[in-house]
Amino acid sequence: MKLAAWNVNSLKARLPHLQQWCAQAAPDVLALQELKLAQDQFPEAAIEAAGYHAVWAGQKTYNGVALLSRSAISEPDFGGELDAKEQRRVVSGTVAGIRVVGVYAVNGQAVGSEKYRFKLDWFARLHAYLREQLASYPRLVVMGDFNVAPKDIDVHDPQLWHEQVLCSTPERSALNDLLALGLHDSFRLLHDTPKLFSWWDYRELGFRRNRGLRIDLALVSDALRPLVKAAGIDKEPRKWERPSNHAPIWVELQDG
DNA sequence: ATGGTGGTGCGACCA
Repeated sequence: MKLAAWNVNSLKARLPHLQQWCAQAAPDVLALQELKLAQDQFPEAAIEAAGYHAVWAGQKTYNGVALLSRSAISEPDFGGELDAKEQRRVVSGTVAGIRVVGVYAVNGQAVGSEKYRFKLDWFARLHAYLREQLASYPRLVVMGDFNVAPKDIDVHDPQLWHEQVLCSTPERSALNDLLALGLHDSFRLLHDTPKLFSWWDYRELGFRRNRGLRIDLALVSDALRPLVKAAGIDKEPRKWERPSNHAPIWVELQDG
């Protein structure tokens, strides 16, 4: 089973890329972030035509998340407490015996800002939510845009980013608290290569200069860890015309 | 080259 996550930065703007990528990468499950469209604006027919069931939490202009799956999605959930302040950032569902949680973490703007404090608070609530989810569903994947680069190896220039937002110690601690629940960064189970990123700023020729961060992650629970057989980041769509600023990431699990 | 972006939605905010 191939599971993927992609921050599309507007589903309306990126629908052609989504269709193209699904056709060639053929993920069984795909979590989308930053839909940037209202609940009733979701392109349900196009997603269905591409061969996917979907559940989603839409929001006009900002945020918004979806979970797409080749097979049926049961027990959908939208994060409860995490939807405070009406920001739609979490979508969960069960697919073929695996619980999948798609997340779009708060960006945080700048260390010390009001949005940064909200980010840390949001991660604390995500921690509580994932603890509950794990108790009910030991076979769990949490994937999406975490807006945190776990370690310096995930940063193009650690000096430049030192204690900056997306890389600061409190943010990394919040991410480590999630991992301490019994979750594992699937990419790092298999790769220790530096300079492999999932996001590059549109500004300052970020992609061309490979000035990026690895902030999009697929975390697998203890129960699923032995089943991880491959994981990666697909940079191709970032090269297409009018791309998202994020690349899709994926993890492949053995059946069983 | 001392500048270089993009989405939403029409000015300003967000990333």
